[in-house]
Amino acid sequence: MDDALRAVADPTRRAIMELVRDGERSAGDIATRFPAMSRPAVSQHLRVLADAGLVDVRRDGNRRLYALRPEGLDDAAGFIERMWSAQLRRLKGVVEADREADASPRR
Amino acid sequence: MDDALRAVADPTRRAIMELVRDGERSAGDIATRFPAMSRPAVSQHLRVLADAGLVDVRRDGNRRLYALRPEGLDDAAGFIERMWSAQLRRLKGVVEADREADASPRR
DNA sequence: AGGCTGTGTAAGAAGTTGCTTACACAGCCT
DNA sequence: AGGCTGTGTAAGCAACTTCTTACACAGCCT
Repeated sequence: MDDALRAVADPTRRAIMELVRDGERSAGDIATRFPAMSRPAVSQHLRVLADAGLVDVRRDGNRRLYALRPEGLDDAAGFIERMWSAQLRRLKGVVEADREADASPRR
Repeated sequence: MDDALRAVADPTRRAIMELVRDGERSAGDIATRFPAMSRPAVSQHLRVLADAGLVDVRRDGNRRLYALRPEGLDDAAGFIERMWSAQLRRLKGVVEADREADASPRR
């Protein structure tokens, strides 16, 4: 989880993920979408994403094709869900207390 | 989103979030759970979390009580969901193509 | 008032990240 | 074979993080 969350913390990397979200893209193609940044910088981001398991890489002759690998986000999603779960439990408790309050004191 | 994701990228901060997940805790109480780290370090993490909107702070006399604020994770959750959505669309396409393949060529 | 308790802030050191330029090198094409 | 194309890696630098210690200061208690 740690690697994935650290990887996703960077806005450029998130942008790359959005780019390869709906299909493979070559490294060069991706790099051209970041005209403000050098190509090696993008390449390094791609490596971080691959190491974190957030993208898949495939060699195709000369090129390397990257594609999103959303399962890499599972642990992160689990964390977020865990954070919500307690809140929901509490909310549920409030609702039930409220229901009781509605039901009983009416005498 | 950026602040929240950056904040969550740190394992100590995630641990703090888990700590305050099911109820308020004072800064000092939280700090004692990290014996390997100085109290100011924890205080700084708490500030990052508060700035990112991931925890609520409330003063109670001397102390400050922190509680989880899971809505702070909404944008992050949205991002993860967005990453999955394309994959699911694709999967859906596959399933439908498969169903057609099952239905038609049978003559 | 004066001292303790609880907590944040300041300053600075050490490590990490994110970039850049320069280089390496595999694969395609003629 | 030789050159172009596509891409990763190395080295180094500036900026940012994450600690630590030292300090500040409000609120409680006697």
